[in-house]
Amino acid sequence: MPILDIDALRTFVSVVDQGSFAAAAGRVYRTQAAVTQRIQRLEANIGRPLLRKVGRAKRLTDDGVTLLDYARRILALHDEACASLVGTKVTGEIRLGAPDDASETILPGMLRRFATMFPEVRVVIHIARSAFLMQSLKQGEIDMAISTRDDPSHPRLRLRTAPTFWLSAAEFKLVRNEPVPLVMHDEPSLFRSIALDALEKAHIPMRLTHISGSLSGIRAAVRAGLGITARSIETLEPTFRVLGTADGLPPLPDVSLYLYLATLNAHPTARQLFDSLRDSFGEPD
DNA sequence: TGATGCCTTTCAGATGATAC
DNA sequence: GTATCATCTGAAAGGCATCA
Repeated sequence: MPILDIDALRTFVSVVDQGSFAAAAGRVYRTQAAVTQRIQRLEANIGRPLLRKVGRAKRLTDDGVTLLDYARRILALHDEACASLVGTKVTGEIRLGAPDDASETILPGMLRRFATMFPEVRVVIHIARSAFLMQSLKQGEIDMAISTRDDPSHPRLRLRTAPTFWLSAAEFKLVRNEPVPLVMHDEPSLFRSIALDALEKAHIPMRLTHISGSLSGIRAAVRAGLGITARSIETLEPTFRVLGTADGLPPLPDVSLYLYLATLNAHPTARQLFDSLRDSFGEPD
């Protein structure tokens, strides 16, 4: 049975997260050649390919997808163990902002991680849209924010990058040659911009049938079969389905989720927490 | 279509850890 | 102290995408 090396797993996860060996090399403080060799050794150790070439890019094989899930959990547990042994005691209260989508997906895992690493820190959670969270962050109203906004002016670390999908109710059918009915957030909204931009570039007519200020409102309208929306895969429900090019819709770009630290009035506890997370996630970008 | 740049892979040599 | 092994770096070569 192969024994998985922590450094090799971290390199593997970095390659997947960064999308290239060169970028991953910077994350793991090794040269590009060393990253190639680590991945090759990992694949040789397991006896199966984890990545396959698609042009210049890399794609995960089925085994790669399986290992990635385990690798993330192994690394998280490893980092928690290290933090616990190092024993840096962090106390206090931090105000953490998160968008609707993240509150149901990435946030629970992050809160669990916070609680394990820093059991004495009290977290006050603010749920709001990414754009509004960034405003609150700028004004020092919250200490940290999970956001899809790309704002390099604040210290940040990338939590993950995920594809964006067209989603509709299972029974919903797009009518060819008629404007695509859209269910979207009101402005400002990254997913709205992405969707409208993609449709415009593809010269596909559309109409905004329902606009909501909340994710639950969008879900309700999509569930009712009133239109389609563009969101990350976490928004997918059992009663939804994913639409794509076969339905005449253009592909959508990936969206990154960042954790930001306020530059104004950030509580020292938040800074400690952010630094600890940065150490376990890698350098901010 | 060729030039260019970026990225990955391969190779040779260096270095450090371990076993004897 | 020496041999062996694992892993690293840096250089070179080749593949692929982009652009004029």
